Amino acid sequence: MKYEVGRMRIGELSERTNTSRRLLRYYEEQELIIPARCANGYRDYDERLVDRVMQIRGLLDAGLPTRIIKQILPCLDKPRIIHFADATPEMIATLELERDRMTKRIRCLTRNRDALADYLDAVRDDNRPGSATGADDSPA
DNA sequence: CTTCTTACA
DNA sequence: TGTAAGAA
Repeated sequence: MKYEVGRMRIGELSERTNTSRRLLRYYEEQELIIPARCANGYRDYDERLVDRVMQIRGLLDAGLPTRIIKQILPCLDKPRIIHFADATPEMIATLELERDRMTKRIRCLTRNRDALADYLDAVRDDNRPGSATGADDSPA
């Protein structure tokens, strides 16, 4: 069967989003994405899902659970105007919690990054040519 | 060769 | 998340 422009099978979406097919099917199972189906049963993805998947990965990487992402995903593509209308107090509360968790992760990451940076600096000084260790990888 | 589902590590 | 297996 033919594929019209802007539509693709799981293989292409996988390549274009650097996401395994397994994960794409998993996201679907979690209702994060809802691809159409072709007559042969193959998933038929819309071009726009490329960005969608990137968004999902970003949120997931930020530490948000899929269940929360499912709730706020529809807000990501709809016009902002309606956002204030369907913003339930519960959702706002959970999002604030997620925001705080993100802040905490950031602090943690910052610490570890700085620790690595310091270590790297120390290694450079200790491994600098002329330190008579004779263990550098300088090009011959 | 590609995708699909289900199930297990 | 990855991978295996069997069917389409």
